Amino acid sequence: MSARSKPPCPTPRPDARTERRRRERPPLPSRAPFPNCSPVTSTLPSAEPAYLQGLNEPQRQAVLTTEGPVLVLAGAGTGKTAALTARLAHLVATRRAWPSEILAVTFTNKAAREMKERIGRLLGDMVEGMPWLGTFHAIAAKMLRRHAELVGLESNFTILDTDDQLRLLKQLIIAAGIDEKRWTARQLAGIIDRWKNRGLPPADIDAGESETFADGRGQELYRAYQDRLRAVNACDFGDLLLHTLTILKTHRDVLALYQQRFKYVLVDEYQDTNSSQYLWLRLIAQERKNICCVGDDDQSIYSWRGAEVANILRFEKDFPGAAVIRLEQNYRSTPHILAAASGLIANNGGRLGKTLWTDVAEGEKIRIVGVWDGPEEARRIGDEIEAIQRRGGRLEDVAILVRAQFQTRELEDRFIAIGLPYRIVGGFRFYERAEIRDALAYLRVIAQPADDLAFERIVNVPKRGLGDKAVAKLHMLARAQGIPLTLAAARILDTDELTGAARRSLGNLVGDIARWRDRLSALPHAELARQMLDESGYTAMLQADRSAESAGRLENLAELARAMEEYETLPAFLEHVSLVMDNDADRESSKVTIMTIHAAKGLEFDTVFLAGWEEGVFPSQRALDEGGTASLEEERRLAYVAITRARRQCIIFHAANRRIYGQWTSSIPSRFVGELPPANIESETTMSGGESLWRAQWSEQGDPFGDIARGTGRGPGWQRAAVAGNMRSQPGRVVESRASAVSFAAKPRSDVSIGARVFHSKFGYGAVAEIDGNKLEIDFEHAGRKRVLDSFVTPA
DNA sequence: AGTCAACAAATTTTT
DNA sequence: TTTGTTGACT
Repeated sequence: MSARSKPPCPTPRPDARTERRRRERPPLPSRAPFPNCSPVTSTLPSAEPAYLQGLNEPQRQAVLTTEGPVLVLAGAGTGKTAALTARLAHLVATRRAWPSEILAVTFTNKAAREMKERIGRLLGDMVEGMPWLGTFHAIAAKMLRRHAELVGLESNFTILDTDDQLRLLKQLIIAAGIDEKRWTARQLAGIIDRWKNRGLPPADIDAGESETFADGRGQELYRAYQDRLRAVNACDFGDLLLHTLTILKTHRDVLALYQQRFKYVLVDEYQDTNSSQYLWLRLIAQERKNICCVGDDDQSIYSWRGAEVANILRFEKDFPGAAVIRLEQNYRSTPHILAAASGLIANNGGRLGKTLWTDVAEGEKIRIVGVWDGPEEARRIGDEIEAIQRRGGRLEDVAILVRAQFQTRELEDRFIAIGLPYRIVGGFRFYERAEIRDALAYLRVIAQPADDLAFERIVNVPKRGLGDKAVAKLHMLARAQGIPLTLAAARILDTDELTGAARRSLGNLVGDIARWRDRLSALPHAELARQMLDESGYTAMLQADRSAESAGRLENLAELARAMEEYETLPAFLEHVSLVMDNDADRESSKVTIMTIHAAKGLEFDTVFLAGWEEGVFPSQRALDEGGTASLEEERRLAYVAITRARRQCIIFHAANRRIYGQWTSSIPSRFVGELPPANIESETTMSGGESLWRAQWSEQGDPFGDIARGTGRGPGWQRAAVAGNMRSQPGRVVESRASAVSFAAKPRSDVSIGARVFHSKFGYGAVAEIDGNKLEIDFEHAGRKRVLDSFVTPA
């Protein structure tokens, strides 16, 4: 618990948690009696149950208002999770429901895990008996496995990820004779996903909707896709919800079953629910109406993923008589930070409205720093962080938040150069890496005979000389006989379709698969996985690969096998992988965190740097060009989320020039900067000459880069933004910068050349692969290829 | 069948 | 700028 916050700090410090995530354990056959906390209405009336201690009044209401619909509007940092957990504990402790009679849904595994941990602390081992606490998808999958046959699936269906999904869609597009460059699989995936988010099965797609893809063939392809999924006994993420919804709608008995079972329903992050989740919840809750939704309309940042803010806005209409409880006391940030965030978000319309307050001491104003260009921004942030370190601050309490991933590169370059430990959150997850997905495909092939997609993935990995031609033949046979590819592979060997090398290696593969399937029952599956990787030649393939990454890949595979050991069965492991994929990023060592604002939701840091607050970057160009007010407001909510991550200090940067996709572009400060209340901010600029000159940079005449930026293929949006730029305020006080900031190109040094062996204090020894001015590309013996500044290496 | 060069595209991404 | 994908070539 943070020592800084006022007494009851209900929000944990996620970044401080270093304990390793608990793996799932086999459920305890615990017939343990009731928890070790006393019910509210106990024989000792004065003894307040532990779970209520330290909660403020509205939080208590959120816990104690158990009957009927409840909407809890929980602003950023107001102790939402504490209240939610206490509510669960209360329901159980007062015997209103058994743990198994409560449905509690979250969006992320992280949230689910956190809730499990916290409730475990309150209730002891009873959590093992909370089978229905989980993400929407995990719970839907669980229900679906019980009733799979009602939608034409078997209960051991595979859950496809985006990769498989795209490959399948691409096949279908080509099969339909559609130009797959004009109409890409990615687009179609997006459209289908949106339909599924809205709860629409193929039959419900009307002509207008269908029009969105390939001149009206959207519906046809959607249907073909669903048929194909069913044929390979698979689901995508959207299906988990959509199928469950279909079952609940068409089978009254099943619906009644769940309506009976779930005496209480609890929903976290309600502002992020999409229509199909909403319909699903409404069906289940409509009988007893004991539904409690917790959310914050100001933190709705996933509408592009189908989330409907409208769901939270109309809660009171859907559930008449709903109690609305506002959590407004903030335990996280200083008044300046809160006021700035509130002032900003006030520019949005259609809000439910909240007034966050805090009783912590004043603190510092938000600083707005204007710099010349991206590299200078990175340099300044690096300097500031080093200053924090010198003051005794800890790196894990610092985060740099960006709008988009591409902004991380400059920061990374700089941090490497000055040797500042950092960690980038997001990007590739463990289970999305190619080698892991390959290994999983091998496992799927043996565990799920109908999984054609897995077979296709591994049939020629490692290279076996089984190319498109051979696979096409397999497909033909499989389609003709209506059998899975693995079976078709076995049968085709009885024919003369394949000859020579192809025939031989397919024969080997078929033999291997049969052998592996046999061993499945005899061997621990982790051991089997290791054998498969060896015998298939996959390990050998990586060993032969001398690129910088291959060693890491082999390690990843070893880690995968190790992870498997923690699961009872192979299917259990595969389920975990598809639904609970998360990366155990190393939180151990002290590092600053670089991540997108989206990824930062729900986290908090002492000091937060917000980089790239420029029109076109944040708000993003896309949001400006399309989507109108709605998407601009979403960007603003994003800005709100960003600011409210900060506990003590928030520093916002904007640069006058930035290189985007290799093009230098001049930019003006984000409109969001101008929307911050002047009283809560302090502006400074590193441009010599002060604000007037700074402002001159925004106009085309004064912009030395103007001619470069002009007509370089940036969309009209850039010019529009430049004209419409409404830096409407004279922000607070202007502090002249002491250091001149304009960057001059450093002279490249002459004592290193390509091929030279050099030493870097962080990455060790390596060979220079490329020289770009004063930047070097170096193949390090252990760290792989990195870009570093030449001044940080010494000839070895 | 596999490799290399030319070419386009390029937010955010809880599951 | 980088990344991934495609199409021609060996």
